[in-house]
Amino acid sequence: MEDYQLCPKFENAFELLGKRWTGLIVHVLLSGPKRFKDISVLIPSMSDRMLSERFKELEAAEIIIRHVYPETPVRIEYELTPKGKGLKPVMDELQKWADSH
Amino acid sequence: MEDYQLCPKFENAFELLGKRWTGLIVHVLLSGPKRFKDISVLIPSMSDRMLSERFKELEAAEIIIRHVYPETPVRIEYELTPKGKGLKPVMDELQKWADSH
DNA sequence: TAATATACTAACATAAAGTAAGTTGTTAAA
DNA sequence: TTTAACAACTTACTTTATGTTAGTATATTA
Repeated sequence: MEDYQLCPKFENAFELLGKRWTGLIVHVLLSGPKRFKDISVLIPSMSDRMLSERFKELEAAEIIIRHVYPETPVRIEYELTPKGKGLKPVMDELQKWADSH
Repeated sequence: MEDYQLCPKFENAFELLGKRWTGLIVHVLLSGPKRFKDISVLIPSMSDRMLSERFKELEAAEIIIRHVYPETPVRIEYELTPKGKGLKPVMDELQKWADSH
C-alpha cells in the first residue's frame, strides 16, 4: 500500500525531520561545524546514543559531512553539506513561527 | 538538567513537528478542513490509531480545531487554527527544499 | 436482516528512544 | 607511574512510541 496522493519528496523530508532530535541537530549546525561533544552540550536532553544514531542517518542522507582531522588527539567535526545548509530557510520560518505563537 | 542554550520555543516546535506524521497532517490540512477518513486516505501508510493520537495532540497545542456538525450521521471536521495556518511558510520552504534536493 | 460507512478505541506486538555503563586511545595530574 | 580525565563513541538493557489487527457505536443502504 502506497500513499501516491502526496509528493514522495515531501514525505521523505518528513521521514528525516520527523524524527526526534534531527531538526535540532541541523539547527545548531547552521551556526557552523561542531564536534560531538559541542552538540551534546548544546542539546543536553539528548543522549549520546541518539546523537550518534542521528549523525549516521544525516550523513547517509548527505545532509552532514564528517571531517576527521588527524591531530593528536584526533578531532572530529560535523558540518552541513550544501543540501543541509539548504534547510536554513525552513528553520528560519520555523523560528519565526515559534517566536510568534 | 535543562538545555538552556537553545530557544525553548524552538524546541517546543520540534517536540511537536518532530513526531512522526504531525508534519504531514498539518500539510494536508493546509489545503482545507478535512474529515478523519479523508486524511487516512491521503496518508494511507499512517494508522487510524496514530491519526487519532496526533489529532488530540494538535488540538491540545491549538494547531487544529475539531468541528462537530450535528447532522445525521454526524460529520466531524478538523481545521487548522490561525496558529496552525501560520505553519504554511514553513511547509512551503520545506516543499522547495524537498523539490530541489 | 445483512452489509456498509464514519470515527474512533482496545489489546497486543514490534520498533524506536532513553539510561547507564563500558571501550579505545590519548593526554594531563598526583 | 599509576591515576584520572577527556573525546567519541558502543553495548546492554528498559521504557516509550508506533504498528497491527480487531472491535465498538451509531446510522444508512440493499
